[in-house]
Amino acid sequence: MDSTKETSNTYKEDLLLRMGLNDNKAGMEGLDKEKINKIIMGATKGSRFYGNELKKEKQVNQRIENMMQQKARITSQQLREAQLQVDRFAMELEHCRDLSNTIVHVDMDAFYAAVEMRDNPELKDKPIAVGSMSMLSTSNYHARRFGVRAAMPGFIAKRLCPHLIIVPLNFDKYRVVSKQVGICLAPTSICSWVSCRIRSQLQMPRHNWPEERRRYFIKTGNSAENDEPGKEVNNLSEYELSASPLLFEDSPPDLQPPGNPSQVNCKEQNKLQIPQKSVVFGTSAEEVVKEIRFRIEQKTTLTASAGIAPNTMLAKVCSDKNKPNGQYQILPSRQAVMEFIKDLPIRKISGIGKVTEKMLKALGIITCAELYQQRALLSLLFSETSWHYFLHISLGLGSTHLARGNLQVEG
DNA sequence: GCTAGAAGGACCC
DNA sequence: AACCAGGGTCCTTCTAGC
Repeated sequence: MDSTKETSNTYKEDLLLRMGLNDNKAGMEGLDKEKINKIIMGATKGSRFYGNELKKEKQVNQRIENMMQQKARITSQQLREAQLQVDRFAMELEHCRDLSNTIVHVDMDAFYAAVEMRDNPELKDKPIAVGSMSMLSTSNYHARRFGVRAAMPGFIAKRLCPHLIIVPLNFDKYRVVSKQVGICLAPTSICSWVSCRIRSQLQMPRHNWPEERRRYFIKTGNSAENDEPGKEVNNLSEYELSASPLLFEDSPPDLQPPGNPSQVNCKEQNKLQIPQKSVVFGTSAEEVVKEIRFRIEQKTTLTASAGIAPNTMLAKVCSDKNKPNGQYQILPSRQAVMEFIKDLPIRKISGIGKVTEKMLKALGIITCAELYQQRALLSLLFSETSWHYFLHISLGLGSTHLARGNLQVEG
């Protein structure tokens, strides 16, 4: 085989991985990546940015080469010892596994773009992005179909989607909405964290309110003033009912759907319900989260997605699973966690970026199960902090508590 | 050699 | 026509001073 040719081919692939479309985002499945990458590379080639990326790519390749050399020097004796040590540690971690907390990760759908679409209905059915010609902060789902996404320069986005509308950033507006969302979270949780970018995690106590406190009267119209439970809101129309995901069914997580014994999976369709004037939410975690999302939508007319899991790491991954306007729960059992983790690509985990992804890929690791299989090797090749982190991930472990203190709104 | 602090990198949104 | 963020955390590596 022509080795020069092969090197240049892998090199090209490397660059595409670094500079090409990153479709690791909701709403970007099944795109014509090849076509999109061609346009991106055509627009970026020769720029200062391109030169810099080339340099960084070489550094990463060097790191990988060093790692592979180190790997080649490892003896089977060393590996056996490492295996014992790592497994001892894994057993300790397993012993301390805490499934008693319910962590919820709430994430607004295409937040900035959604706010702009809400405030300018003309944008509703058009591909839009928020930012400038030099940099985009986010895009709506129409635009994502063209490969337009956050952190992409606007001028490249325009090449991918010539009729893309770019709306300038309006932070003051997002701050206001972000505060409103915070208010929606507060009564159902013991603490939460809300940022301007709208991502928040909450830890839930058991939700044992009486039914009256869980009853909501459907609100209509744009004004979003009346969100107190139990207060009457008028003018219910079928239109508005269908525009809003209605969340009537009360299915506690222990009532599992057949065929999927360990997980409850729900992605609501905006189905037209029999007109009713009030909604009552149940007391299961799933229901509380539906309630939170309902409150957010009533208050802001924007949708949110959420993940429910026994720790923050998993909750975050879950929140992406049924995006937009959906939620997903991993039930608090070891089996459910391991089942979820098994085929999960490590890149989906917060903290594993493109460099770590590439280094681990060089060791044949793509999924969390593979990460677990290679645990002994990883302990010999990476720092203690890193391999501990990898081991936590591969066991589906994460932080089970959030920083104390009530609502923080960051701007 | 050791350590504290600075600098730099990876990653996140 | 030209145009590829900015602010944060956490970790690793470098370096100066002992």
